[in-house]
Amino acid sequence: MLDERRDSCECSVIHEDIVNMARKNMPKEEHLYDLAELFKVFGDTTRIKILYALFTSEMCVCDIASLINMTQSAVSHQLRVLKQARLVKYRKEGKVVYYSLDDDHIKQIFDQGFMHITE
Amino acid sequence: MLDERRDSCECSVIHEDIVNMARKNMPKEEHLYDLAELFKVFGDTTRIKILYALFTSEMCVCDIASLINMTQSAVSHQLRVLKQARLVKYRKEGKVVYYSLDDDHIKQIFDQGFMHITE
DNA sequence: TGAACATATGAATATATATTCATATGTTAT
DNA sequence: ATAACATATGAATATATATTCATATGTTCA
Repeated sequence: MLDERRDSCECSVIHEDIVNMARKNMPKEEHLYDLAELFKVFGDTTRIKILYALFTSEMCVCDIASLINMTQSAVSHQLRVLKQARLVKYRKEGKVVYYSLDDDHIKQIFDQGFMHITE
Repeated sequence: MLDERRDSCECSVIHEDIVNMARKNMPKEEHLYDLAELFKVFGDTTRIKILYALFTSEMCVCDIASLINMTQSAVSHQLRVLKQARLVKYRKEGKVVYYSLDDDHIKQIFDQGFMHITE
């Protein structure tokens, strides 16, 4: 009997045809990584709250901080993460910085997520 | 001039009307927490790969481990996380355990995520 | 010019979690 | 009964990251 053991898997392939098909359907490693990074950004209550706030309207850092009851610093740090993920954009008006959503898919992703947790 | 400073926010509310409106639209704390927990589960490459594998077909632990080139133990640990999040279910057939998807929204969430990262 | 203010940011700390390793559990076949 | 095997799991380690604290940057207004 063939020994299909691999380096990092101490058990053998049982259904080779299915594994091969799944391998074909698997997106590129790079895309999978980017997708995980995106969801990682959504995987934090503070950032979720910030994004929900921005569903209502563009908002400055102070207002967001007051709304979700977090320090200005914590909010600013998280806005940076959201900015890097291209989920929010900003505009400056004097010393006030207004943040707003930079993606149309967020709401739909959240809605789908809600369908899972409330079903 | 009013001092609107709060415990955990060292700056004042600038646009009270918008903050109030955003507060009304904000989902329950509990839901926001659950939503973040759900996305946290998606925020890991190994789990993303497992879920993509299961888009093709139900699959046993060994096959998944071989496919994504991870140890049986690591896969089993992550399957537990996915199970706890009610994203996968399983059936036993002798000593082999077959895992499959337990949610219809996952694919749509992933597709929306792809639209963000590839746009 | 300088005080007040909105925001950003680096460093440190605390906490969560992914993987590994060793081993346990439970099933099949001889 | 026992060997072989598929899977599960507890503990330990390593790593990522959220928040805090102190402070820097840049703007407005008196």
